[in-house]
Amino acid sequence: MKYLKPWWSDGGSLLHLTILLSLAGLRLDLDLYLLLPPRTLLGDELLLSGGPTSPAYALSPFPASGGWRRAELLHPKGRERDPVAPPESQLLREVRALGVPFIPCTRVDAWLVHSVAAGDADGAHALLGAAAAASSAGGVGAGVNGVSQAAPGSGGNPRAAPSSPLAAGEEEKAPAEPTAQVSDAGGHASEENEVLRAVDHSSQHEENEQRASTQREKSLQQKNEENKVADKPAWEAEKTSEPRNEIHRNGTDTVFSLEDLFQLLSSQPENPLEGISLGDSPLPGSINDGMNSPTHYNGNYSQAVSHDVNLHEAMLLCPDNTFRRDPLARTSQPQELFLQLNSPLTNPEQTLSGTNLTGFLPFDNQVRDLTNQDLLYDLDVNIFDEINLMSLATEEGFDPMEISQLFEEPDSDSGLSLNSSHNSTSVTKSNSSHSICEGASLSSSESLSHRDLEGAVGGYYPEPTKLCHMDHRSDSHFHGDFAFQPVLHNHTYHLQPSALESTYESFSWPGKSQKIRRGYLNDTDRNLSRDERRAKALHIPFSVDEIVQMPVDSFNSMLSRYYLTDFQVSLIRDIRRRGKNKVAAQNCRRRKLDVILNLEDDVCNLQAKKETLKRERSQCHKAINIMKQKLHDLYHDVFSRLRDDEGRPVNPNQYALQCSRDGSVLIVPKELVTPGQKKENQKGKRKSERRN
DNA sequence: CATAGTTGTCATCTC
DNA sequence: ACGAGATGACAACTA
Repeated sequence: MKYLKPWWSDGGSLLHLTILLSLAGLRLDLDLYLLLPPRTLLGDELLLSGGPTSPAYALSPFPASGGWRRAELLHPKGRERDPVAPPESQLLREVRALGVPFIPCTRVDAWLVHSVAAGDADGAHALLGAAAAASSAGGVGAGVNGVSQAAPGSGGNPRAAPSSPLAAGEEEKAPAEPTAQVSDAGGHASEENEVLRAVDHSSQHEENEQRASTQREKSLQQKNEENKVADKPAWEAEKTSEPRNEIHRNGTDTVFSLEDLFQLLSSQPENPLEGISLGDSPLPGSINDGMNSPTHYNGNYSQAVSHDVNLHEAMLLCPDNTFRRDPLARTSQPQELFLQLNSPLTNPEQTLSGTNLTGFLPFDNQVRDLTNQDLLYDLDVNIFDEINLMSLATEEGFDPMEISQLFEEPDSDSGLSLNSSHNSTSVTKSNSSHSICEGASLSSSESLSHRDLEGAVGGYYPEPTKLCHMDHRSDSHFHGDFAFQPVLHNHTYHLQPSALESTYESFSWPGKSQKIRRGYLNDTDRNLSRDERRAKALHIPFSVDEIVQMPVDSFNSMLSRYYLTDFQVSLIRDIRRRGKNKVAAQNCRRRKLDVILNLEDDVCNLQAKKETLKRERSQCHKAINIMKQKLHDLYHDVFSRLRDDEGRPVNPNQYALQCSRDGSVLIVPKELVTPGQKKENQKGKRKSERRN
């Protein structure tokens, strides 16, 4: 697993690089935070998110001293956030729910590197280095500047401290905050750590913190000693023989507390970059070691970052751990790579040597919170492309400079539209893409419809990379036209891990059980339909519903209007076809059911009618029988009154009554009555009866 | 575990 | 000829 992505805090001033390492079973989270000038802080709270396996932290400025005084473990599960809601917003809510007093930190100008090793019980947090820089045109606002009680040696104005932050490192390490219980557990903080202790500014608290810090330092040193003798991965063991000038290495076997970091933050002078050096840093021992030695932080963070990225490569691409970086190359490109990673500014001094990072991020107001989990989902695929390029280009002979050049090329043929040269804010180019584009997406949110932003498959926002793909056409286009065009992405998307996963499950397991496939899906994807996952995998910026329900004309125009790969077009058409067919099948079944129901109704109606007819027939039969009986009775009554010439009764068995046409009634022997005559007699009877 | 119902999908047909 | 809809058949899933 690897990712490298900037992360913007709620205030938009916290640039976050998160690099997750997983090498030889050791999982290392390297979180690089860049705290930006005050004006970039839109919010009053500043949070540091932990890595995917590490808890989240909150930074609270110490108003009395003007420095960072607290590193709070917010919640061990702080990263388990609503994947939809802005992660840090939820973090803020958690913080508020916990009642942690957050002090507005609007005067922060510092940057720090926080390396957290986590992932197993032995994981160690490493505080690699930090420095606070002044803001407000190089100065520090009243919120965080001033004498930091944590760094009493820094004097009344830590910003007035030596230009090198290491000068502060020479000073006695500030007493640690006892509330900072974040590091020594390797991210596995105890439950009691979930509840943050409120910021305590009392001197008694300071003393307690100092004592706790001292004890912790001792324990850390002891632990580091143990770690040194412990078995290490081959890559790490090999590095152990190298000069200990690499953040990541330090991060793996060093335990630091965040409060140490904040002590450092509070005590560091203006230019953190100058002071921060990891070269020959005895970080494994304690941050104090590094602080006490001006040379301990002579390295640079960029190196650390690049190193971590390289480690990713080593892990992902060289599982046998045969991948080794050239330490010389590693050390020979100190801050250049940092520039490449952290800013494409053409003027390195503007970003590094200058203490004021204001303007470092022109889109500082265009922020979007991303958690590390988001990184897993939303990681700019360019990162992987870049890293893949790195790996392809380097193999055994990894050259960071070459890689950095890859990052530098905005119009690389690698398909990466890094666009870093067009923007002054980026960490890596891919990161810059994310940063800028995310910011742009937010800044353009008013112009963008929700449909565009949220209607996409899987609730994805338009991929920032896509925006940047568009961006490299022209900045004006990016800043201007973007707001008026719902989607101006380059939809030549690349697959990212989740995408690859989804794609794999979508296209490689056509006959597999969905249960099996879903086993590879996360909770979010699990709720998505297959097409939604597919669309998500290919970063198709249209929702499945849109694709399916869109009118034909709109659909065709959409396909022609946007630059889509054949794969995407094919998928979109398949999605539409399947969606249409699904609806058609549903309608068909509905109609079939309707037909069945109608037929059933007809059957019922016919059966009822049949019963009615049966009853009518029965009634008719009864009436007929009654009539017959009456006729029979009348017949015999008539014969009983008839007499022959001799006055004897007439036998009705021998004679029959016959009506003539003139109405007269004759008594005729039955043998003389022909059938025809009988009928005529019957007719005559009727006529006579009518006459009568 | 068996079974029936539901749903999605594909192939094919019809309009 | 082409596309959209309709429908039978099948498989996967679910209760």
